[in-house]
Amino acid sequence: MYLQIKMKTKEAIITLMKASSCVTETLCQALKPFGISLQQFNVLRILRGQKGNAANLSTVQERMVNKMSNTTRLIDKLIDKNFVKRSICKENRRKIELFITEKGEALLKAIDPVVDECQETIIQKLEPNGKNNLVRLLKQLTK
Amino acid sequence: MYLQIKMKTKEAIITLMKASSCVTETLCQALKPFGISLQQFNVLRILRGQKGNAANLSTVQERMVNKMSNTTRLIDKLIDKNFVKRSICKENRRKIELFITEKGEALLKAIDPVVDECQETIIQKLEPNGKNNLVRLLKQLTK
DNA sequence: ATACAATATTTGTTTATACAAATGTATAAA
DNA sequence: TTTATACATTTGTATAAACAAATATTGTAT
Repeated sequence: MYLQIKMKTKEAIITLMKASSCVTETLCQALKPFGISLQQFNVLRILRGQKGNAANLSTVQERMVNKMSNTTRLIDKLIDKNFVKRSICKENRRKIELFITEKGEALLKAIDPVVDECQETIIQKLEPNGKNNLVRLLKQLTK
Repeated sequence: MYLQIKMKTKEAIITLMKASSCVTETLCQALKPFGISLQQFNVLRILRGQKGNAANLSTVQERMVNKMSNTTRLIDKLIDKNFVKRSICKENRRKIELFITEKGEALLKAIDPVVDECQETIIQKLEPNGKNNLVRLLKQLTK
């Protein structure tokens, strides 16, 4: 009785991991031709979301899906490729200001339809109204 | 209209990633005191599931949650710690046979209650019958 | 037998990640 | 004004991952 509840719990956890791993895998493959990692792509999208306003490193970190310990070096790579610009905040010289460049915007514009279609393909597999139910349930897990 | 459908799709994907990342993070923390990674833990559980029978490397790879390119070195680490034994298959010398050791079984016995509780805590946050619905929906994504 | 392809695992190398400690800057207290 | 504390980011280092190429073994066709 208790054992069965436990088993359902295990199944739920493992199914979640597998689904996420499967989606990540698919997205990474889709991004490969663009020479950018999923993490880098997400950071670029965060910067685009700023609509011209600067984002601090700490802000980016907070909004990342996978909080990682070394966002500096991840952004270094985006700067090397000229997708991101970095400058020191004048009001508080401890902070840095991050912007997406035009080249970065152009890259996202090229990637968007590919990723969008990829995501649609994945989510289409859900039963009718599955999307809303899934979102509701998943959100319960993270609070 | 179409835009809204797209947004829901994006939300579903991001929510899935976040939930999974959150669960992984929690599990990794729980495993830390035991000096073993989540991947290593999963491999150990696969080997325990063999109930004395050998598992080949390729079998282990197939069953892993995150298919990774280098299971050899992951298992090397488990062997270094004496949690796993490796030998060459006599029938087919290309294959290797993997077994969990007694020390490995003992480790899992110590870890099990910790991870179980951890998983229960996570899943308890779901609405009534959420567990079954979540599993059903997530499974739709991976096929 | 001999050569060739298929299978199973390992190794080399490059890149990414985690974690702790270090650096530089701002704020507050003595 | 010095000292201490908090904050924001960076760097050092050890470990892990991705990917391709290499090795070893088996099966199969000539």
